[in-house]
Amino acid sequence: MNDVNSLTAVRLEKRAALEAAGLRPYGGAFPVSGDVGDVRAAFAEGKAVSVAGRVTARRDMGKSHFLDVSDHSGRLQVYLQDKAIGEDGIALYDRLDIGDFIGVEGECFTTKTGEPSVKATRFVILSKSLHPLPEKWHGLQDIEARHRQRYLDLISNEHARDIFRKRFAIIREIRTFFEERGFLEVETPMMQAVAGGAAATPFETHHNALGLDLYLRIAPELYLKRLLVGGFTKVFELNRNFRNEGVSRRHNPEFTMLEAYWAYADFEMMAELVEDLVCRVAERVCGGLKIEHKDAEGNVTRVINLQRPWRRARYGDLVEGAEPGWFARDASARRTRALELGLDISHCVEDYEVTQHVFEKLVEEKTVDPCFVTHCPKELIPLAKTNPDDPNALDVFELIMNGQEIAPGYSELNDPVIQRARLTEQSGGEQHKIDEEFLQALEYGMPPAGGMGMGIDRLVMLLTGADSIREVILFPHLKPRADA
RNA sequence: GGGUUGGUAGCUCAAUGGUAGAGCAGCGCCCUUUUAAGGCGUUGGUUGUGGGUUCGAAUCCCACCCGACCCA
Repeated sequence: MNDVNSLTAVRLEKRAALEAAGLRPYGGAFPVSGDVGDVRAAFAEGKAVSVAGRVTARRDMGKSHFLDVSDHSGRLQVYLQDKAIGEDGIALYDRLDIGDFIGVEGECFTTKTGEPSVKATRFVILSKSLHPLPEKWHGLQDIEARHRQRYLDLISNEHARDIFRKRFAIIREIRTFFEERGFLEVETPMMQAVAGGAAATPFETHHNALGLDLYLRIAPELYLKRLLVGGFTKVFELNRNFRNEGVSRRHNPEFTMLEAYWAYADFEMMAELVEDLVCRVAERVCGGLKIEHKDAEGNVTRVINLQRPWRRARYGDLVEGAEPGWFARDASARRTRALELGLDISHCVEDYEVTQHVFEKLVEEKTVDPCFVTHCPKELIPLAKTNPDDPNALDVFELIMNGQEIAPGYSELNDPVIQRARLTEQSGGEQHKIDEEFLQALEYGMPPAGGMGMGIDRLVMLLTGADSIREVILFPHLKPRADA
């Protein structure tokens, strides 16, 4: 312990005093009637209960004492009377601090102010806290501390608890949804010899015994398709991907991705599936299809309407709608116009990249309600089928909403000859970036299939109104502190 | 990576070049139904780190560390 200040020193002394008095400061098993919220919900005057939790407030009135005992599920008041808890109880109470875990046995009663309480007949300490908790009224405000010490955030900020409860409820609903439709949840390698399935910089690692460089996966796609080759018809994977890129409000190096593949389906069936999925999750977890985002003062800043049917629009029409005459210009006129619009296209080399920039800034970022964008340019996506009627377009959708890309879906490319040509083109001559074993699998024959992916962190942001990905990841990546 | 901005007591925040403060928490005392309980008293600081300017720096300048926002 490198930050023994006077507050910690006082608590260490109390810890030692409890031990000296034979009161084990770190306790043992303590059977409870339920979590604090359960006990509160099942409150009945005079009922005997047993409850445990962290002391989050204390109010002394001479020889009677009120404690708030809390856990994730809520808060319950405990009433201690010196004459009822005995000498051991008084000795313990004198050395009790806010932050300690205690266990209480007693009976339910209501105070004259109407507060449901437990009048203790016995109380014990279960864990001595050596640090003071964040301030009781304002909670923990410092964003850096909230992320580095998430446990303190969870103790003191109900809003943080609520976001993570929703996050894991959303994930549970997604699993239920797919299982009900006959999809098999599978696990495929996180460490891959070739990091395929997306265009992103991977993390590198090394297997000592095999003398083999490996990459953390940037996507599970190429392995899930091998499973379609192997005869599975509906599979999904819901787990972590890793991308060695910058961190931002929307990016964390590790993030949670859903991918699902459905044999004999196509991108339009996948779009229906995504609509079903998101609406179901919203109804079950958020209580409806209108999602309100609020600022710190509680004012509604944005409403996302998930009412079906969701809009479907062609990529080209959306660009043209945002910037009329766009496609009538030639490539150099498009660059000029993009600059006039105030867009920074200095990193855009190809013409389609300039158009994509216009799409992102003028369409995607302004789209709040869900919209399936179809007929996307083929340069953007090497793993999807081209449209049989329009060789320049792909049978894909990009679902955009809340100003972000949330989920792509494809009619998966299953022609091994075309797939090899596309991947070769995309690799820019770097042959080692091509997953030959995936191509070999395709050559055995993969059924036509629809596929989809969804960034779960972004979905959770959308459904909870969080404005940063760090608010929906329990332990987001931060640089280590030298003095920590 | 660039621009803007922030880091002060355990926590929440003041202090714009002139003695570093308040509330909560803590410590001591009073109080047997309180709700941010109350009353009286009181402790607590390497102002992110390191340099510089100045009679004097939390405050101005430079570098670095760690965040936040915007851009890439």
